[in-house]
Amino acid sequence: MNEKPADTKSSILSIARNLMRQLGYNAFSYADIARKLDIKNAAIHYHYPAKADLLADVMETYISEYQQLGKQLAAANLDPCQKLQQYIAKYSVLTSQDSICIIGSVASDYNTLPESVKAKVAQLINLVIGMVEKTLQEGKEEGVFRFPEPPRVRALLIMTNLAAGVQLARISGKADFVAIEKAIVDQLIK
Amino acid sequence: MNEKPADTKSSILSIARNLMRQLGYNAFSYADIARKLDIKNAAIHYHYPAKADLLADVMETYISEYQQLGKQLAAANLDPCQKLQQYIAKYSVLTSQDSICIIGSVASDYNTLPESVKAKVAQLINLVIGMVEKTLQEGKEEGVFRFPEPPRVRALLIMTNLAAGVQLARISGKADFVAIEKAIVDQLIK
DNA sequence: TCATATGCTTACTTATCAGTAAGTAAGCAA
DNA sequence: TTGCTTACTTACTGATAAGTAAGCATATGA
Repeated sequence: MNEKPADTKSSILSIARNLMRQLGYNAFSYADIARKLDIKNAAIHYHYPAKADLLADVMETYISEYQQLGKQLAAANLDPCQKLQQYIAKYSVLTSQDSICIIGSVASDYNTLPESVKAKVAQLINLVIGMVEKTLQEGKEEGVFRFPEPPRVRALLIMTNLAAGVQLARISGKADFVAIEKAIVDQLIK
Repeated sequence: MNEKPADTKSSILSIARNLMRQLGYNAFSYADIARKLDIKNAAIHYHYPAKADLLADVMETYISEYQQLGKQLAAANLDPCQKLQQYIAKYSVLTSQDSICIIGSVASDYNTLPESVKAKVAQLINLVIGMVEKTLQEGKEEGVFRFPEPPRVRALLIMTNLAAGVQLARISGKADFVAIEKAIVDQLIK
């Protein structure tokens, strides 16, 4: 049991997610995916007629993933600090995978993305900003967090630290990311 | 007077700089540059045989630009706050140019860069980290800045705020960047 | 004035890209 | 068993990528 169904379409999607974060939108091709799955290029076009369709689906998986994380965090009654740690943890794993976060990936390729995808990018970003903002707000009200800016601005500060932090970590090493990670929390609870 | 020499090689370099920040390494081609200068593709290969050579030269212009900024800031006896503002200003202009910073551009494309260029990327990043760190250190010693982390870590926090801030600004608008910019300074001098 | 170097253009190659058209094997549904 | 669908493969297309080789005009300098 626990066998991977190895459904082709979801395998394509999963590989595309990884390639997006490792190489970026303009640096991976259908051939890369086909090679890994040992299928033909055209098989991918069967599931995703255009590359824009594939990217749109990738974005949608991230949107629902973050929506799920939101509900999950709301259900489990974690304190705001633990919630933030869960969010930070998602970035921490990236540094071990030679990857950057999806938001950073699409943001730096933004001018080259198909128009149909740009809206989904904005949707994902607003979703994540909202989540972080809400957690910060909660923490402030409970007296766990202390910060002078509006929660949204502090959310932007933290998100930019993490997004560019993983980009930096690929070059200068994981230690820099760990230091950033620690400083984010220390700033909030001091 | 003040006529642009319109030297082809430096025009190529200048256009490549802009395309790198607007589109990224994998999304611009020699054809894009040739079109803008109304010359042929092969003319660019005459000056830069391989795309890696062009990118290497782009990186070197940024390295010497930041070295010059460093000397300039050291010569003019500005206070640390003004020095930091000058650095931040370099990012602020990017938001009006549909561009991200060169460091963010090469960082997110890092896995796809030619090996010969990766070293120069690291060199540029270390140079900028060092500059910001030094300014923060000065400010702390003079009592202008107040922050608990080691100066290098605070430099990383500020740089990541700015690098990802301009990436974000392309999507969610300049206002978010302005808020980040303000928060960076407020955090330091409060 | 002849030779050589510079800065291109013309004309190409090879490789890869996204995408398509046609065909097929296997399965399911009536 | 017939007809239709799913999930592909084979075999392309046209466009574009980086890169090259050879030629040619202009300027420079001996």
